[in-house]
Amino acid sequence: MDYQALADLLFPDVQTTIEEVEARYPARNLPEGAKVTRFAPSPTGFVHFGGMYQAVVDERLAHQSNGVFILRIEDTDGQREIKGAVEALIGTLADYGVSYDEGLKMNADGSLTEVGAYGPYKQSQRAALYHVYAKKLVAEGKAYPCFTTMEELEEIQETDKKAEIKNTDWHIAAEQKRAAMLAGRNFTMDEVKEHLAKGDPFVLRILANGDPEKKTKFTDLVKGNLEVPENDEDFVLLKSDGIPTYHFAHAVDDHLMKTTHVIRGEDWLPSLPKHIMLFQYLGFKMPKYLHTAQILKTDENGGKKKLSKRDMGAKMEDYRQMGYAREAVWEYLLTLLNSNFEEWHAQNAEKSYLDFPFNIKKMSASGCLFDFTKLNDVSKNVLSHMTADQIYDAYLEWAVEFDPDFAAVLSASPDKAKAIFAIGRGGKKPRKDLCTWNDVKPYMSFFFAPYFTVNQTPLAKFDVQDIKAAYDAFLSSYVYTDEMNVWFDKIKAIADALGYASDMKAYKASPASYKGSVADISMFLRVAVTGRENAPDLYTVMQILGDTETRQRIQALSNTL
RNA sequence: GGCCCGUUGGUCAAGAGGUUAAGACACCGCCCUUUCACGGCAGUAACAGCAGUUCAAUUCUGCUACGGGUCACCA
Repeated sequence: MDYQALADLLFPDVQTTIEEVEARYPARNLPEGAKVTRFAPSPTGFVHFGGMYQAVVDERLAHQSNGVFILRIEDTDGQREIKGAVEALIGTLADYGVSYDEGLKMNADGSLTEVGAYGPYKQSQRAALYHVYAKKLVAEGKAYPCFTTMEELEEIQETDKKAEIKNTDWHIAAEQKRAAMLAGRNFTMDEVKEHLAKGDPFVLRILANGDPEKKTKFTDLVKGNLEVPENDEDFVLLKSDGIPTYHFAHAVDDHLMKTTHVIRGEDWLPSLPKHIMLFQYLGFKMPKYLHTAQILKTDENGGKKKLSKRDMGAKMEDYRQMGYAREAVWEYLLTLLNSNFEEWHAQNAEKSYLDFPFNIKKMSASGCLFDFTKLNDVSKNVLSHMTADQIYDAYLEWAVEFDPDFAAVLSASPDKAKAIFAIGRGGKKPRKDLCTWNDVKPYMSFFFAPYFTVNQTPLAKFDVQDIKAAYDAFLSSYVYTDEMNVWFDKIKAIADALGYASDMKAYKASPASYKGSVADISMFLRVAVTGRENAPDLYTVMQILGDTETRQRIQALSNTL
């Protein structure tokens, strides 16, 4: 077989030489140790939590080393592509502050521009590049056309599936499939010409010469030392439409873009033998690999399952739906990413995550369970450390979409809303009432007339006369401008007058000697003013509510008793 | 079924050939407290199993078990 002739036959249009292509993508001029990484999602419409995990690793590794972070769009599967997906993807990255240096960027008007000298950054636009290398492989006898159709393969695959289900004869079906795939290996030039003349579509397959019994050592930066078998599968390089498969695109793109570190999910590990072979065949230097562990969830049966896109929390946009602040998701992500982040953050509360010394060695090799309980804890901490202004802005941004009515109420009185958000905030030990934005309304809606209702249940076990008396006494002694301790002393006085203990220690020592305690009197007031038994500091609540409103609420409840 | 990866408390995890095997979340109890939310203190709880190497192994090696992944003209 004259391979050069075959190559010319298959790729008559390819005139560009390898040298010309290589010249167009020169080595990058980067400082010693700089890493070049890339996030290469396929535009299926959303960013997966696991994808974001990888993107953050990409970003940190590149920018921490003064390297380059590339966004490459893997749109080689036209069938799965979704309109607007690229824009959505870029938007999500921007939302979470993951910045990249090369690739498609969005302009203010929503249009896309390519940035960088190593493009195009969309694989669908790189067809000509792939074909140059494909032709080279054919010319060297390392790849060949295969005219076996998808239908023929699928037929065998059916048998294959049945064998899988019955768990028998697996290898027989597999052998058949292999034979069908390999048929093209033995074609003569005339047979190829014949097919071509008929216009038969073909795929380009690699000619694998590996022996899977032979293992080679391979070092993954996350997984450590691995043993990988040699590849003996004639996998597809170019599909019948001339578009490359992931494998081929990976080799060509990462070579030309000078990627130094490939970060991808561990589900790629089984195809590593293919990639090793490809890089060898093409004479490319292999990048370093980081195969990241999978994020799992607990399934109905208590087992572990891959977090799939149907699961809540799988898509980054889910978090917005659920009302989590971006910063919270961020931080949770970082805790999963590097086991020592939490500790570092606790000690460097004021610093940006950008200052965190991200370390590959601290990445876990084993998959972890997605833990909403932990996310919630992280989220509470994050929100508790934000200022009232920050909370106000972030909440409104969310609420405008998810609770426009309440958003309108808050934005009508920003000062009041901020004062409420400021309760118990700012100190060393801030309140942690808020976990998601959904908690905001139940937490503070009672401040606003349309949402204020009274639950009288807690009052039921007390003497109505005492309650009314407490209200009367409070109303006649309350002075809005009183300091907090003066205010509380007055409440204590009311307690004493009604036979309720003003001193909690005394009350606890002999509860039977009193009708109740100052805690109960406070509760009466709290129910009247907030409508419920539990609320933030009552004094502050009254201060924010104002003299008139406070009195009205107490009087109103008193009247109904 | 073949191949690959993984396995330290319920969860996330640190750790090193010799440790009382960290810490965080969750849980439990106590303290603080006018409620709530914080905060403080203590507690329950782990090296999957079996061999081998070694004076010594949870740490190194092998096997087994279990879990996960993968086996497309999808990425």
